[in-house]
Amino acid sequence: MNNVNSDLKIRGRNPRGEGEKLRATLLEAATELLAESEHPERVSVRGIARRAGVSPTAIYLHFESREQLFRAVSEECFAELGAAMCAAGPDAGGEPRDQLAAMGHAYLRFARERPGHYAVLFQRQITPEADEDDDEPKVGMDVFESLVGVVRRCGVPEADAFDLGVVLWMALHGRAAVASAMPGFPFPDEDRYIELLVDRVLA
Amino acid sequence: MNNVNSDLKIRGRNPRGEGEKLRATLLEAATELLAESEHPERVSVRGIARRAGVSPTAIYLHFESREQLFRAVSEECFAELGAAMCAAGPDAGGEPRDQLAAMGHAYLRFARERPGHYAVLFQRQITPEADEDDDEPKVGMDVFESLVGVVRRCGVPEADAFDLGVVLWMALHGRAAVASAMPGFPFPDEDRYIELLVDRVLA
DNA sequence: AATCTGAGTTGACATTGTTCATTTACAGTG
DNA sequence: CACTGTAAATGAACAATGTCAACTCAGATT
Repeated sequence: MNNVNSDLKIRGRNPRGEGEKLRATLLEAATELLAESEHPERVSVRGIARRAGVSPTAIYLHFESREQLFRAVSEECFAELGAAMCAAGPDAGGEPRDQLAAMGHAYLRFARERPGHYAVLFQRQITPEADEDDDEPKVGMDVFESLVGVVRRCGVPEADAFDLGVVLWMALHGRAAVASAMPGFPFPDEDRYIELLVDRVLA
Repeated sequence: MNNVNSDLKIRGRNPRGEGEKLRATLLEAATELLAESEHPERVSVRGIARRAGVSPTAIYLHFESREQLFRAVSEECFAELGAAMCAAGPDAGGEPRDQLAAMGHAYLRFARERPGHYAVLFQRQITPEADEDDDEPKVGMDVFESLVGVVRRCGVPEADAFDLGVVLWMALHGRAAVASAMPGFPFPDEDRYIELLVDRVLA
């Protein structure tokens, strides 16, 4: 069932000044492997290097550690998830309530169709440090903001919008995570789940 | 910060017929280490053996693999979580609505105070196989049942009780998981979160 | 031509999960 | 008591992992 060893790309050294290209190549390789394995902890530094056609240690020219490499992948994935959700919701127009449901579906679909990517999003200590540097918009925060925006447009009291956004998000994440950890759990249908969730949360 | 090597218990071989005792000792050692590290993936078979005062291979007399050992720990933890929730909720009496809130708090407290144990609960593929053997009550299912029971007693339509129980549980798990993965996230206060959650979910 | 430096590699180390062959020590029999 | 079957556990070894320090190698700069 495992790849035998066909996963190495022939690649020469990058010309001067373009060393950063390897960084992108590595991210791509890591992303591919995560997409294939759905078990992030089983994706190895050496496997990524092999896939990228480069020696394992080359990774350490661009990332401090395996963990930081995964963090970088996770940021990319978060951006993608956000894009998918925004495309389904705010950017698609329609009733705010329907936008909310569509965003929920997009979220669960992402988690279902790309479990490896989704899992990497919520490994421990994802937040870079969560300290004072407020300048960087904290990847993933903006898509959350936009969710809260839609909640707001649904007409909930201003004071509750943020907190209800959190509840919504957490209920989505909870379902996605448990669905992947306990495949046998008798979840209600995805449509039903989201309908119920949106209905209840929006008073 | 790491233990130097003071973690080995002197222990002689078990008398005949009582070999099963090591199984318990191993579970205990694993549980302790998980409690200390809060990163399940960094708790090693060899570390557990060292803590139990036994050779690494002895583990394989009682568990098929590291994964199965962890699964066993996870089942114990699930039972404890269930006990904590039931003690706070149904067994404590009072208004069903308050019971629900108390169960929620118990859940979040467990996750907060014992992150290592909580994390091991929701690693991938926890469910033994999720196949036809319906006889075993699927650890963790019973505590979920009791949550649904309380929801039912809150007077929600019979047809919705189960599904709303799921929503509640998922919102709890979502918050617990994200709180641990993204310590910086600006969650609403725990009381506020649960109050909001219970209020909304119970129509 | 000599040097510097960016881009990568080699080889090694300490750990890890796991297997197989082996040893130890207890309990019952002769 | 000595003997033996076997439960309980060990030790050596394997392949794989993350990471580090020292090295190569080619293109740019002087």
